[in-house]
Amino acid sequence: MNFEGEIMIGALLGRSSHKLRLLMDKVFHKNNLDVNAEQFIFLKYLSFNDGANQQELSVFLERDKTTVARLVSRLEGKNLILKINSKEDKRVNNIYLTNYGKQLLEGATPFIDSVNEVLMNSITPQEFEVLVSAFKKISDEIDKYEEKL
Amino acid sequence: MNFEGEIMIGALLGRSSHKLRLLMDKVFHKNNLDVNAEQFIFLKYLSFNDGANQQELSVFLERDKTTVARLVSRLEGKNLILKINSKEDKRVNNIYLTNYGKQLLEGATPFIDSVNEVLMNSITPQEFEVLVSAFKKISDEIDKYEEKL
DNA sequence: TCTATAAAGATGTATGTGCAACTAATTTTA
DNA sequence: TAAAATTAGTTGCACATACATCTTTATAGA
Repeated sequence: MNFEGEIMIGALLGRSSHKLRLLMDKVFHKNNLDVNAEQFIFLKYLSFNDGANQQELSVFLERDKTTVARLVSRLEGKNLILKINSKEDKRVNNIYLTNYGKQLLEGATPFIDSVNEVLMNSITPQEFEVLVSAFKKISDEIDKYEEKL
Repeated sequence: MNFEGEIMIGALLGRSSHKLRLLMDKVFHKNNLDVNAEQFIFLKYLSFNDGANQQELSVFLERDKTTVARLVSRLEGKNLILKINSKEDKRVNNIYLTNYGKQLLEGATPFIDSVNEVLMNSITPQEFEVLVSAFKKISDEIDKYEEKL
């Protein structure tokens, strides 16, 4: 957003992020993959951390635990994951990929890798370095601001 | 997201963007401003383009026209805007800020300016330049990718 | 050990979001 | 000018999202 010459950094961030999410959703849809961006990232994380609980997923995905709980319900309903109540701590649910989930992930991953590769190739390594460090600074600044509230 | 050393640019974008939106929402909430980030940006745009129609808002906000239609309904319900069917083209609704809407915007703007200022001060002007140009490249690349689908 | 606190999830409610399909109105074109 | 195509907006539907609040279970402290 640019009002009276002033550029709002949040608008820049929001737009690119939103556009990319839509692109991912479209890529999945066009290739008949019954999954969306959020679900893909969720499953992808699980593939590296099978058995993670909802709390861990909430922290990783940076989403409220209620959002995760509902995502779990939907993915469970699609038979992509299994939710198993822990024997050690009955409060905890451990989440596991089903074979079907693994299969879907395998099919979907190349498309997302392709998108990521194209984006990475659109900027220079130097620009990427700046992006990463700037994102970190901005993120830290948001955390600090939040603490002061 | 960082899986096996590979950094996904989309995850970087998504996280910062999401965090910032949450921060804005919290800032509004803590200051008893009955508005959220989306609504604020909508109203802010209107303040510079009073009488804009939903199509224009949809393009500017980069949101589906259904999203805009529902946002209009909610803001109208809160008496922040007026929706007036155009006499020239009966398909069109022109959207106007009410006095109450202007008032709310005036109260909320300083808080968002403050957030924006803090973020801008957290990175150097050079970094900001790189951010802007990299966002542009990424955004263009997404458009190109979408065309190929 | 009992109680107070904390932690993990689930539920109610409200908003944001997009796609598909629809209606109504306008414009283009044959 | 009448039919076809386009445009603006709405509605049905599904999913994403968070906050407040609640229940259940576990842990810490008196």
